[in-house]
Amino acid sequence: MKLATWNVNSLKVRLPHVLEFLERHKPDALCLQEIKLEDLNFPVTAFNAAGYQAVFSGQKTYNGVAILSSTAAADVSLGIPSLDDPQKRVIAATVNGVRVVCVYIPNGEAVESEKYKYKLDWLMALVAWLKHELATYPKLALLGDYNIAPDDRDVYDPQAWAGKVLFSDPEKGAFKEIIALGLTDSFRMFEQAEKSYSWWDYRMNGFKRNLGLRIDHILLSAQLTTSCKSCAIDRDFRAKERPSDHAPVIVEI
DNA sequence: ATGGCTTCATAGTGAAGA
Repeated sequence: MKLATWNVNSLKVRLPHVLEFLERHKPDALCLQEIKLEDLNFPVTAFNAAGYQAVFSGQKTYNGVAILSSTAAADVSLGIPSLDDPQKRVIAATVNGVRVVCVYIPNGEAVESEKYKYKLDWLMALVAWLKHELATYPKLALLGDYNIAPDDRDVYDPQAWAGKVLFSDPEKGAFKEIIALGLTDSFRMFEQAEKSYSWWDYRMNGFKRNLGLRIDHILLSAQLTTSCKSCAIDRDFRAKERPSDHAPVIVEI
């Protein structure tokens, strides 16, 4: 079974890339973040024509998440139940017996900002909710844009990024709390090229110079790690014309 | 360089991303 995640930075703009991704990788499920569409504008027919069904939770201009799947998604849930959040950042569904949880974790802007506080509060609510989800669904995958680079290896210049948003200790601490629930970073289960990242700034030729961060992750519960075969980032989609600033991550379980 | 790009909402600029 193949699962994938991709922050597309506008599904309207990136639809051709997403369709190409589905054709190339044929994932059983693809989690999307930052679709930036209201639900009535979601391109359902385009995905149906490609052999995929879709469940989604969108809003105008910002945020928005979706799960595309080749078989029907069951028991769909939106948001974190304990959190009253108008921002559409979470959708979960069961696909082929696997609980697929798609998250767009807040960016945080800067450690001094109100948005950083929102991010940390949001992460605490996520951890509490995931604890329950794991008890209900032992076969669980948490996929998405975490907006956290968990380790020095995940940052092109860890000294320059020390203490900065996306790489601050409280954020890394929250990531470790998620791991402590019994999840494993599937990317690090396997040998990977040095300087592997999932996001590169549009500015300053970030991608060409490989000035990136690994902030998009696929974490797996114990029941899924035992059978996990591979995890990879597909940089080709970041190299295209008019790309998302994120590359997709794909896991085989 | 609170710069640098890209997208969206909007009709000239501003917010937000990471």
